[in-house]
Amino acid sequence: METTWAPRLRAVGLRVTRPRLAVLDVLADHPHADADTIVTGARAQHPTLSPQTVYGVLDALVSGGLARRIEPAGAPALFELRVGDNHHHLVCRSCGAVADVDCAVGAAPCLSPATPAGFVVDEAEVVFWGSCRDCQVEAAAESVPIDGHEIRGGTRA
Amino acid sequence: METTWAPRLRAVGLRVTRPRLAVLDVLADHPHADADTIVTGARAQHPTLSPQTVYGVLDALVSGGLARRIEPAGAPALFELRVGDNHHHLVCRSCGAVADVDCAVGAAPCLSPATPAGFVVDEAEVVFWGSCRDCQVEAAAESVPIDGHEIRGGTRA
DNA sequence: GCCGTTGATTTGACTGAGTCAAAACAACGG
DNA sequence: CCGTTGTTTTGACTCAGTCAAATCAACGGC
Repeated sequence: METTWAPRLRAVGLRVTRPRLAVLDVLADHPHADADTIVTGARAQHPTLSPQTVYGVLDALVSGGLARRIEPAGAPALFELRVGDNHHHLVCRSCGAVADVDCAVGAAPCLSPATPAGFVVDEAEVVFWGSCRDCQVEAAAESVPIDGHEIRGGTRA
Repeated sequence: METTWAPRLRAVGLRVTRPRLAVLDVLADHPHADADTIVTGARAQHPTLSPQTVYGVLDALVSGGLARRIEPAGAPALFELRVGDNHHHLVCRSCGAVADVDCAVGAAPCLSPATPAGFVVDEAEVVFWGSCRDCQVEAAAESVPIDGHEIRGGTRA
């Protein structure tokens, strides 16, 4: 599995190094991993890996177009390998889970609104906020308290 | 102008306090202000105001539905008073300027894609990334260096 | 108009993600 | 195999935002 990445790194002018291969492997396993998850996961292959190195690797991958950085409001940045296919994201307000959505409308859903004053749009980013199945179940359970504890809405910060 | 806010605060069950009125006035003047801008601006009316108080005020306004928090990737959170009209944002990659866009598609642009596995969507957030007129001009100027200094792309972090 | 309750503000310390810079290191081309 | 040059490492640092306890003031009742 690891050897697959080498040519792709070289193709964008990046050297093939152990930290980079480790990070790519973690990303392949965790399609929406945050920096911390990546550090932890990559240490399985490279125990001395430091967080700063991972930031450097991720920067290199993003500039090389091998990875994409997504930053849902209120959460640390996530990274994914799916690039160049204009898909969007579904984020659960309760647990922070992220899922991919291929935009049903086409390549660029809303790229054509009347843009004010000469603004040139190069990307439309869409985030769908809601509740994943698991958290709906949990919220339903919490709203029927058993012993008089107060009811707490299912929405987290 | 200040007296306009009092009933709206009371309408959502919030007390009318000087910090809150000051913050609301700043938001009326700066439609997309970050916390720091708000602190600085509000001190014109209330010099002893602390950043933490502003965070508290903003939290209260957002929970009361009088303000909305937007968090463009890679920048501190911004706050705006336009709420409940499903508009979206245009962000300049170079200077961070934010402009409002009324979504041309309607109330909820892409709310109907095939959502995987029982995910319930309650909001679609759209951010258009690009370059504002001023930064296009600057970028054009920089790409024709006068005295041999290196050319730097117009994109900031 | 004054007082007490209760929510708001203040103060100060703290967290956590991410950045910066300099020195040691290793991948790749010759 | 060696040297160059891009990477990694180390460590200190910044900045936005959070938390908790104590003080303070808005509002409803008297």
